[in-house]
Amino acid sequence: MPNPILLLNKAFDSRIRLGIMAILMTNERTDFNYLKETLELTDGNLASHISALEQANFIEVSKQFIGKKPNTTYKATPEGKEAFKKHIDGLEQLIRTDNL
Amino acid sequence: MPNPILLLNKAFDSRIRLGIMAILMTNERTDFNYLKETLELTDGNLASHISALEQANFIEVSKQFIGKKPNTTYKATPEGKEAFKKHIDGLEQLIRTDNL
DNA sequence: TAAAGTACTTTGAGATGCAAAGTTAATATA
DNA sequence: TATATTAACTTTGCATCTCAAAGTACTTTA
Repeated sequence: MPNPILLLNKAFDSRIRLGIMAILMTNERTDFNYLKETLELTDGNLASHISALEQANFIEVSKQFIGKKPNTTYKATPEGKEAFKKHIDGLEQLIRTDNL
Repeated sequence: MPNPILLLNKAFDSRIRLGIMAILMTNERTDFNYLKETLELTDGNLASHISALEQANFIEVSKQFIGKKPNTTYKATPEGKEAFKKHIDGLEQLIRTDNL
């Protein structure tokens, strides 16, 4: 059996980053407050995980105004979607492994 | 949508602990060296993850001698199996969530 | 007697996680 | 005009986690 750990992406070790990506896989575009409320995070904590995903080039950030209020939205990049899918595939292999 | 992060167990944030548990789900009993080689870990690193899972009461340790050599084996406890299954279910929900 | 194997524990450095507080820039309210 | 509020961070500082490498205790093999 090959090392099953290599199938998994270190960037998704965190439950929070996994949650963010899962949301961005099904919701093309999501804003800061939606993530914050859904995942029940403090501003700082969310911002830091977003920044980690951004640096990995897994999500893309857009800033705009809605009416008079600033609004920041996030979107998974093709690279991020690809990486997330691979991670999920890796998990599935890990679980289904009839290893021996 | 409820908070999807709550479906996941913090003890399984680590790829290594996930790998150990996955192996113990399909191999009733496994020893130190098998885990070490399969997961390509140093002794110390493996020992520390094992100890974390043991403290969570997710695995059980048995020490015996095979011939003249010490041999330590590990087994998932019912509690550990349950927790792992829940975690996997949580991941599945996270992924399949048609959230909105 | 020396080297090697088993299964650790310890050490120490670095990375990560987190809440809370501070920040910036804009708007809303008194 | 002064104050408050909102959005989205950034900074701080502490705690925890992760890891490799080295050390340990015991035994076996050369």
